[in-house]
Amino acid sequence: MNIKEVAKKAGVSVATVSRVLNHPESVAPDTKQRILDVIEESEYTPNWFARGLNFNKTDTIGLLIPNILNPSYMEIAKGIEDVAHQKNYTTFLCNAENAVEKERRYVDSLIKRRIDGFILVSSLLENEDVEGIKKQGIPVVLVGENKSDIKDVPIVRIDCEGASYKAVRHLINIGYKNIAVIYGSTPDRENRRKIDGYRQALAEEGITEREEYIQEAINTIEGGYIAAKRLIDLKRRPRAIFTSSDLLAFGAIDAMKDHGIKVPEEVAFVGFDNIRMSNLIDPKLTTVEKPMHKMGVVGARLLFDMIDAKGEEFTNREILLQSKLKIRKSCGHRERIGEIF
Amino acid sequence: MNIKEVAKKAGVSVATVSRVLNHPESVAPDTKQRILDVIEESEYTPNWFARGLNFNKTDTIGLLIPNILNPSYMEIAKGIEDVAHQKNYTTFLCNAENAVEKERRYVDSLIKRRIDGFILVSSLLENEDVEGIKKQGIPVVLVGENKSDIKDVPIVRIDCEGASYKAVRHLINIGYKNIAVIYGSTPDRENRRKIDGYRQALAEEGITEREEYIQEAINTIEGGYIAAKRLIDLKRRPRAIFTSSDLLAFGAIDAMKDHGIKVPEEVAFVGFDNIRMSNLIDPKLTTVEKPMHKMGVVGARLLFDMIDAKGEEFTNREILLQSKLKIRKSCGHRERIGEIF
DNA sequence: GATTGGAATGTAACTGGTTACAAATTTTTG
DNA sequence: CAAAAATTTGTAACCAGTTACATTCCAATC
Repeated sequence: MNIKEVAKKAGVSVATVSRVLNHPESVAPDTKQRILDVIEESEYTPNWFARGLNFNKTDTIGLLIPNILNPSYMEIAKGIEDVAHQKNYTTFLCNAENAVEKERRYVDSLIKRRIDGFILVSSLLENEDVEGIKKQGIPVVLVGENKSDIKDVPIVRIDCEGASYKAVRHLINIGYKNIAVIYGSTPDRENRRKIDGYRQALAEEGITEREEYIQEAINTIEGGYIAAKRLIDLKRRPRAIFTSSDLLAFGAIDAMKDHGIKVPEEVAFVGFDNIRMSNLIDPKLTTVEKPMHKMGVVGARLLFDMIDAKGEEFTNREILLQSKLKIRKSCGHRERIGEIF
Repeated sequence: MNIKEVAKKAGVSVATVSRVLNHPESVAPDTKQRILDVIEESEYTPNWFARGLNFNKTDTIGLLIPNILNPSYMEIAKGIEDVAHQKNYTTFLCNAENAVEKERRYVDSLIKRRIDGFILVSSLLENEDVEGIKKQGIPVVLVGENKSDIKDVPIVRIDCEGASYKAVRHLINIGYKNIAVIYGSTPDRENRRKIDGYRQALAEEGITEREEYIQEAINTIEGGYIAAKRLIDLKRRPRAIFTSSDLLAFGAIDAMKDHGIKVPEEVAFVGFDNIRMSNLIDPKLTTVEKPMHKMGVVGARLLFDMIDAKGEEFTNREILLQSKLKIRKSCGHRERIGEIF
């Protein structure tokens, strides 16, 4: 069933049918009704390709996510989708599986499909990859920290440095001094910022940092477990551990339990992410609550501004979102400042 | 940059350029090379719409998921995507948010976009909705239990009844008798099957079931917490609880802890799903491990068989996948049969 | 009654490709 | 060397819409 058949059935030309669909005000009321009846009856849907060929627009945006099994990322996705849905756009959600090659493959595939805009979440892409997208005239927004330095593209991200500073500062405030950090190895920038925040908090108190207290780990539960074991084996064991993710904290806490070390009595913990489970493990985890959904919403709004405004300039925008420290049991309650652990 | 410009630059007709892209063997080697060079240099990508207009094929499948924040569903999605990727297809992942209207909206949107096939995961759609998809000539596969009885559509699902039977059977085997069940309220069929499995196991041992031991709950951690409180308040408190999801178990275990009831010493638990966290909470949760990824893979393979075979008949196929019981600490170790709790 | 203007509709060019068929060129064969 | 066959390339119709421009029709104005 195509427009010609509809036109024939209604006894009009294809132009009139097309007009009913695109500029209904320019068609006489009775003609319009007759055509709408035929359309209804014959269940006609305009061919997507023919339409696209004329408008060169898909009402679709592409969304690259590092890992769809990670609910934190999916919260961003949901924020983006909420906005897209409102705007009557559809979202192409792609699972990059933390692999640049997969990201590149998806980017090519999405450009081919003529999507109207790109949102890259915590991307591993290089500057030149993103250049390639922009050269096609497709607006791009970065959400979350990305691996490389990407020029002239707006970005929405969390103030990780500030959040880490606040987290470690909290540990210091309640009396801890020997504070270690376990940080995930990708993407680098984000973790560097977290370490910076950690260092800044220590430095501010004149606490000299110890290299063996700064442990890199694969960002998984297992990674946290392994890194924690290294900390356990130290002569001078830390009394508090800040981890760059909740997953790492879970693994690390698990390691403590396996070695008979009590949390938070012997080692305090502060995580990062506030994933659902952090409120359910024993002890409940003090952690940084990130505004993931909001990040998606803000990123999507920015993208649609770019799509609507066409040629206009948003390139150097950088939006920093603040996060809150969610205080629970894992960091103990030792409020007496001055007592040194 | 379109095919005409490429043709002009290479000094050939558009037909030859098109052939280089679609039937390269039919073009003379040196002409082909010249054209490929021009394509490379000018970064030409064939227009997706024009191409689609001819082939009427998008190499895209649509995937409806009830909730993208639930990693179990995302494992199915990943299984599907793995297969699709291999086949050089792209996947449209849609988040239905457990709402029929949203599902319907996505179905319309995807049909409009001329996707080549549909996979509905735990769908809420009615039979007539699916009829509508089939009438458009688009192959459909159901993955996981769906709400209504949908006729003449192949389905891949887990043998929930068998799995629940095995789970409760295990509790009975290690000596429990007062066994309650907390089940989530959607989608109904799946939970009915789980209850059936539970009942079957009890009946087989001649244990009379008590209505107050069968608790419905919203399938969330909070829902489990609330349902567990109802069980705690009973005169005759159950000694073991089987939950239709791990989330429910987490909430229920949390409730126990809050009321000073020890798990598994006073109440044993068996969950369902084996989500990542079930191995990390205290005590580690005994649970049913579902082959989610496999379900996706099998469903996708089935869909591609249908796409490739076109008119052929797969309609009445029903594939049942078996799951395993993952035994951990939450159900205790009381092996002496005969000791009645 | 002729002229003008506006609304409704139709004709045909255009979007950017694919491909059947025709034509030109090259290679093989008698 | 011509004829036949095979290879390579071009012409133009086609996919299913949109829309600029042309045309028709009818009422309002002079």
